[in-house]
Amino acid sequence: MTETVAADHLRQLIERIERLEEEKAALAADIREVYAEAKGHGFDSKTMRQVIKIRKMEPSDRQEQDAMLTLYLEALGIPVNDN
Amino acid sequence: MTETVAADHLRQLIERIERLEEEKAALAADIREVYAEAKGHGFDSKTMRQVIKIRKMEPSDRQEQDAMLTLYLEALGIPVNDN
Amino acid sequence: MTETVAADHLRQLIERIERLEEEKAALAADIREVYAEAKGHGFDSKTMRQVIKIRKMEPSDRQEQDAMLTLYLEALGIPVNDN
Amino acid sequence: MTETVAADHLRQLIERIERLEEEKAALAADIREVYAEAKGHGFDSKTMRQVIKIRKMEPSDRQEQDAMLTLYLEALGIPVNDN
DNA sequence: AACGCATAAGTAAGAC
DNA sequence: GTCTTACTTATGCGTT
Repeated sequence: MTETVAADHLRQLIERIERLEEEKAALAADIREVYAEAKGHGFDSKTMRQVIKIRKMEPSDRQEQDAMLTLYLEALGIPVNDN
Repeated sequence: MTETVAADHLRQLIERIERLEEEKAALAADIREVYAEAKGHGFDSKTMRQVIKIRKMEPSDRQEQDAMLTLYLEALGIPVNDN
Repeated sequence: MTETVAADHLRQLIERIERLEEEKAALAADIREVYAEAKGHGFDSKTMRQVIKIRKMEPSDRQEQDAMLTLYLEALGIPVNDN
Repeated sequence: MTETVAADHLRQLIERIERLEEEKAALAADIREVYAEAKGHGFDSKTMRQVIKIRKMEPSDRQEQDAMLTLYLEALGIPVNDN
């Protein structure tokens, strides 16, 4: 029947998604583990996350962002760290 | 030097996380694709997500949840669907 | 100077947003408090949130959603609670 | 009856939350508006958000954060902008 | 064990 | 109109 075909298709799609979600959850767990290990060695997770975010950005984009932020901060008289 | 050792360790941790994040992002993309395919066949993504959430729950937990929701809705005079 | 004008404008916009954000944060705190009070009286927060979500929906939309979910669950052979 | 008392109490709590949520949503809309206005005057929303986040932090916390980030970036050989 | 935090999912708005 | 991006909510995790 048509209903059965549709039901079977739905089931297949759902099961594919569930499998992928499981793998994704496993990776998330792995990532948490690495952060835990890093913490155990004295590294700061939050800073590591910032680093990772920065490494993901194109250098030019990052530069632009930084420049505009500096501009805005100076306009407001907020001291900008000369890192 | 100590700094070098720490730096190397940090780099290794960061790179491990980045690899895992990449794989995770790839899976997320795969999942999106399956939903898109499902949509193309006339299935509703939102409902599919609900189904997946329900399948993930323990039946007893789901039952409890449903019962409490019904209780609250009835207390407020909101008609409850007798599905 | 032009820069000053722009800087002043920027400052005004930023400060307006900050004021609004503060009020918003205060309301969020109030909401958390009400949930805490409710919990203290034996009510379940999660269920309350579901109720609030349902009350926000148009009855017809809610009906449709429910109907489609039931359809999908039945297609997969998952028993549907006759609430 | 006890049920009635509980039901009335529940209703009151729910309605209080709904009122607070409404006000919160209104503020969120106001904030969006200010950003839209800012954008209309040539300001960049994303950068403004960063500025607001920085202004919310304690200067000492911000300093610490920046210092640690610089440390990590240098350890990885990533050039740090001398803002 | 509960609390707050932080990530992740879902939703809604805005840009192209 | 789609598509991404940002906000909001929710869940789960680590912490106390």
